[in-house]
Amino acid sequence: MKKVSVKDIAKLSGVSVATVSRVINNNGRFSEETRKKVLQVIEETGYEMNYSAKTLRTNKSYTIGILVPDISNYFFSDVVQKIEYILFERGYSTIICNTGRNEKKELDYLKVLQGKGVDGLIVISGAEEFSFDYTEAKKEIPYICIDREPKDKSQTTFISSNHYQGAFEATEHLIKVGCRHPIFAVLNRKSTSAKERLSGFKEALKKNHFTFDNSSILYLDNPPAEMKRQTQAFFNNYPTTDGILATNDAIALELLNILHNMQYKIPEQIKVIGFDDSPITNYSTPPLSSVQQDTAKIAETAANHLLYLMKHPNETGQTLIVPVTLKLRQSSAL
Amino acid sequence: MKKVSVKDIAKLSGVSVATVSRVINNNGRFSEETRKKVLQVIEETGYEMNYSAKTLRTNKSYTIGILVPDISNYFFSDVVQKIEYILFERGYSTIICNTGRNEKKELDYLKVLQGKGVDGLIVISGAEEFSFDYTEAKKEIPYICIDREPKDKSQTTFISSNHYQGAFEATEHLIKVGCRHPIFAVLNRKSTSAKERLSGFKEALKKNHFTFDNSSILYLDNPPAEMKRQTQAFFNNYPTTDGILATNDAIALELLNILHNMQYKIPEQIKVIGFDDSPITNYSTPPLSSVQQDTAKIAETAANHLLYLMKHPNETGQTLIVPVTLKLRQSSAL
DNA sequence: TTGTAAGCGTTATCAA
DNA sequence: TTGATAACGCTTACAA
Repeated sequence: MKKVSVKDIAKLSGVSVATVSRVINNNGRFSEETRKKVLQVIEETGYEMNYSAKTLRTNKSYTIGILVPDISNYFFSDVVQKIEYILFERGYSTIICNTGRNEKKELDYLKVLQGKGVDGLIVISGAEEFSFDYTEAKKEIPYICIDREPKDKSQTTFISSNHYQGAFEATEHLIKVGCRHPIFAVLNRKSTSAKERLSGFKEALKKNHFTFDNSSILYLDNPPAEMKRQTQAFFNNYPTTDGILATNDAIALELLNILHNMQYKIPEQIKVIGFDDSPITNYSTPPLSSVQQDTAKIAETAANHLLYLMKHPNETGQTLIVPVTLKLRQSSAL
Repeated sequence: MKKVSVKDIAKLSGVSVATVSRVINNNGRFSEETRKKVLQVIEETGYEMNYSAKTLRTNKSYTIGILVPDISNYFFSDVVQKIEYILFERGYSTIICNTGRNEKKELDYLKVLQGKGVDGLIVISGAEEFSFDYTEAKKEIPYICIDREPKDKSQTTFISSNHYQGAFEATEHLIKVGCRHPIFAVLNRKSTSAKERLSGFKEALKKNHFTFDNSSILYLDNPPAEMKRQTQAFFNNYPTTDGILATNDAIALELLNILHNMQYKIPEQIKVIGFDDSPITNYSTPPLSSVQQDTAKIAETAANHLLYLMKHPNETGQTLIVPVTLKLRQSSAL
């Protein structure tokens, strides 16, 4: 089955290719009659636009690239899915690139995306070690960063949840329900957002006249067995620990399991709060309190702002902070 | 910053565009000397291939489309991620399309992907109501189906977990650990795979001389509140139910919660097994037994087979079944 | 209101 | 071993 092109449409409807193009793009002027005729032929033949040709000619691909560390992570997949949805409604397709937190792969993707002529880029998170420096990769594709502080903020728009606020509120909550030695549990591989969360935690401690020192932060590493070892060692050293703010739900759940095995009662002896409010929080025992990020708002902001940036390339440099909500469940109850 | 093209490379290295193209694609013949020179210039200028032009010319896009119902579902995201990884290694980028189980959106995506000239298509699952009939959408893009039985198997390759085997084994396990009235819990919106699972369940019942009737199957609907109502009604009617095979982990977990609220003890009074073996199974109380699908194998098979199909368009019609593994945890313990 | 034709960056054919 | 050039399907001045 041969592909049908504008040329065929032109021939079949007895007009020129230029007219066909105008009709398709609702450009220039043409009579109602020809419009009808052309559209009818298009319908009949099942014509499909060849986007490569269009892109080549117009330098617009109607394609957006998304760089994301790990799509099986709930927060990421949720945001990506929502962005994709919005962009599709606006006529853009999305190439989702799973970088697996691998810098080389990220750079490779960047090259490909560039070659495909993406109109814009959304970069989500990533480890702090290689903060995104897209300018080095030259070419001027507008891009926005979610949750990853770019090296040069002036070249982009930075969108982030208010991690600071979330951690601050969560910590104050722990204190309010009676924790005397709340700690912050975080992966050694720290992201921009984890740093913000840590500083919210610290600030809440300070405001409530608690001291922050080695006994206030538990560093963890994957795999779970290693986490277990680290957690046990920590509780050996600091047995008065009675509250944990974890840097994400996955860690919080792992800790729930570990602590349960160590015979601690949650929330009676130790209260736990996670981050992200993933669906699993409802199914753990006890159900996990968590700081909910407003993924819908983040996605919407990101998509709209990128589209805007594509029209106004110079209006970069903004930072947009999206509020979070503390979802209380049993794991931090009195 | 102007984009550099083959023409520029040609000029700078003192050869023709044809030669540059040959070097880039390692095509035709050229002297070692020119090769070096050209590659050097490419390196220096940071030249990036314009894929739109290449695609337009060659009719190959090095892009694969993936149609997936819901990327925030663990099984789907896991498979997609793995496919994407393999394809990228082979030089293909992937456009992931979230259809949200919406037929119209799926058709729209199909059009766009066609327009972008994707070289192949991977279609994952979907509700049974609109079994994929890509042939109707004409054009002959090779495609393979995962977990979704296509209308016309002869046009594609069908890859699926052995849902039948998984359900069969899980059911036999329930019986072995003492269940006298095991049931199958399933969403009303049934997929191809759910049907297979149901038939494995039935067969295991039969083999063990249990009868299958209305009391053997619990139909559920979202949202959770509705599920709760349905479950309570079911247990009212059939109070001797003592084992559940759920059609996926999400439902199993919801049931765990509902049954817990109804004061049932799991696994003492009722044993539960899920499907997919998502990470959450470790964090529920009790930890959830589940049938694990071999996502790595599925992804690998799908990617390799699609690439193969792209070279040998006529060798369709195969069905590839991937074995599953029953992961036992406490929710179905004696 | 419509048509002609140039040109986007590649690859491929043919000739040199 | 190389170079000139047509062609891929589309948009867009410019002409008519």
